[in-house]
Amino acid sequence: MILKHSKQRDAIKSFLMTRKDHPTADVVYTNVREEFPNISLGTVYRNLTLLSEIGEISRIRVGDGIDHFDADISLHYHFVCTHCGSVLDLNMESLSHINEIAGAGFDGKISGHVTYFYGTCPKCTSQELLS
Amino acid sequence: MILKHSKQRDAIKSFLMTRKDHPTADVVYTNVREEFPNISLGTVYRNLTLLSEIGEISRIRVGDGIDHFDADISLHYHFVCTHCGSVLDLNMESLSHINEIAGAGFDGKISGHVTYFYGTCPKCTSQELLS
DNA sequence: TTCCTTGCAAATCGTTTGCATAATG
DNA sequence: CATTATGCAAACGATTTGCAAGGAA
Repeated sequence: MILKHSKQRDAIKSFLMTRKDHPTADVVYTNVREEFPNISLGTVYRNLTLLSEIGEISRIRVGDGIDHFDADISLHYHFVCTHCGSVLDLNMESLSHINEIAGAGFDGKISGHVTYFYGTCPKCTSQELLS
Repeated sequence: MILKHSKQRDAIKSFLMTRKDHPTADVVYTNVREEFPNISLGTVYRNLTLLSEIGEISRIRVGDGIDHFDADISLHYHFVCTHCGSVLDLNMESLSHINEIAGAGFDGKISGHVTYFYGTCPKCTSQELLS
């Protein structure tokens, strides 16, 4: 499968790069439609899937049943606010040591882990103080 | 909301307790139907949701888009085989220290984390050696 | 001209829900 | 009797897919 250039795909990737809040496919669709009014949701999904398969973006699953996408493919962890649902980046060291912890008593091969944290985000925390 | 006893709910919980492989709702449905041929998928879902809300079972999400259920509610981690898709328990220490690592440079409140590991399970690992 | 990509709509799949009826306390 | 639980089927929401037409190499 040889990739051909597509303006829609470029627009999707470009939009994603302007955002650091991990938009869903639907949010991508709504925004890219400003530039390409005829783009279809199917095209958005196809390209988000393709881009994540070739490693240009990453697909994030944080347990809300909706996939989020991130143009930042550097290794980092995410935080999900249980109040407002927002997904934030965490600036923290790698946790690769937990792979060894998990592998210690395990006969198979551990090649990685998926981790995200949850709690109250800074914005919601400050609003709690007021009430 | 006061709970009333139900034979279907008992059967669902009992079935789940006999299994350590984290069945999906559909697997629960198929199996409980042997005892209750008229039980509906809706009832299975309603009870799995209810039981997990009252903390009698836990709902596991491991990124395959299908919910798995576990009657073992003790704190433990899961492993997902990227070859055969099976979900296994890991016998390992708690990773609660990673909450502090994550919270160090973060202004909100971290109340917990979700972690699962992936790789090749013991069964698939031994099959690899043969090929 | 080859064949990848698109737009559109229909289909899929896991899960939830409305409703009338049955079972529980 | 009051209320929760059930079975059934329809509805749902996110995502995928078939197909004919369009666009890139």
